[in-house]
Amino acid sequence: MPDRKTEIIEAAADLLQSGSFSSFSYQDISDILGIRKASIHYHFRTKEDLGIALAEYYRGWYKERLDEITKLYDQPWDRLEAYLAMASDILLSGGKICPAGAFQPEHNVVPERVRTGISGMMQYVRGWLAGVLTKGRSVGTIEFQGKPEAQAALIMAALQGSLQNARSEGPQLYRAVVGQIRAGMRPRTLSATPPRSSPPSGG
Amino acid sequence: MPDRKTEIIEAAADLLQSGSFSSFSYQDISDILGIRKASIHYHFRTKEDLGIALAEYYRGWYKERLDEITKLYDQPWDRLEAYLAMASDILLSGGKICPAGAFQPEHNVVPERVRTGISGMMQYVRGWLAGVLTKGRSVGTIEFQGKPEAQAALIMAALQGSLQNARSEGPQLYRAVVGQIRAGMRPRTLSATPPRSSPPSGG
DNA sequence: ACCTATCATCCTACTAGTAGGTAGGTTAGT
DNA sequence: ACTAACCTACCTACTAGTAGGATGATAGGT
Repeated sequence: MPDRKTEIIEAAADLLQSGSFSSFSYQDISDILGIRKASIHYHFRTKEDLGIALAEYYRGWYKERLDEITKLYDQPWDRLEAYLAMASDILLSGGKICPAGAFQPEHNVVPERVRTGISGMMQYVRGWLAGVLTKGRSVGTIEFQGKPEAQAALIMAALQGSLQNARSEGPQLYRAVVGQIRAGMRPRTLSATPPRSSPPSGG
Repeated sequence: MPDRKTEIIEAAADLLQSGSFSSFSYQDISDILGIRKASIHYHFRTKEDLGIALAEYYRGWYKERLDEITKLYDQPWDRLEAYLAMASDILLSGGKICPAGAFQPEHNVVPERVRTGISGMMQYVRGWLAGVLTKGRSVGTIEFQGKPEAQAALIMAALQGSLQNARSEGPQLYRAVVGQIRAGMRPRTLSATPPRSSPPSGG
C-alpha cells in the first residue's frame, strides 16, 4: 500500500528539480506513476496545492537531513562537511538542482503560498547553518569574516548557483566550487591542514 | 528607425530574467512591442532561434561591460568591486536574475545550441574574473585560497544563487552575501581596512 | 450471511485557454 | 517589380482543470 499522495509528491519533486515549476505537468507525473491525469487532480486539486505540498515536503526533507547530521556529528566542521556532501548528493542523483533554484526563477508565476513555503524552508536551513558556523568559529575550527547568517547565505547561494552551473559546465566545476568554499573556511592561523575530527558518535 | 530585431531581443531578455526560458511566450513579447505574434516569428522563426540570439546578446553584453570595467579601472580590487556592482544593478533593475540562472534550471528543455551559447558566455566571464583575481593576488590586494578559476566560479555561483534567493528573501540578504564575498577576499595580513585605491583612470 | 450505503480511488471524456508555428495576404519603401 | 515588415486567420499540441461514472473496499443493519 504505497501512499499515492507521497508517490505523487516525490515524482513531482523529481521533475521539479530536473527543471522548474512550470516545466513539468500533471501529465508528466501521471506518465511516471502509470495513472491518469485526473487521478493526480483528485489528490491535489490544483497545481498550487501540489506546489504547497512540495514546499512542505522539502522543508521536512531538509529538517530530517539536518537533524540527522546534528545527531551524527558533534564537531561543527564535520557538520559543515556533511552539509556540503548532502548538496553534492543532489547533483549526483541525476543532475538535479536545489529546490529553491527551481522555484525562485519563476517566482512571478508561482502562487504566493508556495513562495512563502520555500522562504520558510530557506530560513530554516540558513538558521541551522548559521548555528554551525557560530559554534565553529567560537571553537576555532571554522574561519570566516562577518556575520554567521551572511556566511550561511553565501554558502547556500554558492551551492544553489553552482548546481545550476553544473548543468552547462559539468560536475568538475561544481566540485571546484565546493572545494573553494571549504578552503576559504579552514583556519589559517594555526595549522595548514583542515581539522579532521570526530567520526560519527556511534549511538 | 528602431531595430526591431534588437527590440525583440531586449524585450525577450527582460522577460527571461523575470522568469525562465519557457515561462515567457511570443505573445508576451508582442504585447510589449505592440506588434503581432506572427511578426515576432518573422524575425525569429522558432523560439530556438530566439534563444540562440539571446545567448549571443548576453555574451556581447558581458563583453561590453567587462571591457568597460577593464578600461575604467586599473587596480584588480576596483575591477572586482565594479563586477559586483554590475550584478547588483541586475537586481535593482526590477528584481531580475542572472541570465544563466534563467536558462540552466530548464537545461533539459532548452535547445542544445542555446545551451552551448550560455556555456560560452559563462566561460568568458569566468576567464575575465579569474584574470582579475590572479593579478590581485599577485599584487597583494585580493586574498583567497586555491585556484583563481575556482574562486571565480565560486563568486559567479554565489551571485547567481543570491539573485534568485533575493526573490523570496528580499534584497537585504543579497546585499549581505555580496558584502560577505568582499569581506572574505580582503587581505587580512597587512591592514584591516580594504584597499581603496585608484579612482577611474580619467581618459 | 446478505444487502446496502458510503467512501476513496481511479477512470473516460470533456472544457477553455495558451503554446509554438504556418499560410497567405497587405502595406510601404526602394 | 521587388522586398522587408507586418498583418489576419488558422493549425496542432499541450496545459490546468472539471463532470460524472466505474470499481472496490469497508462498515452497519437486518
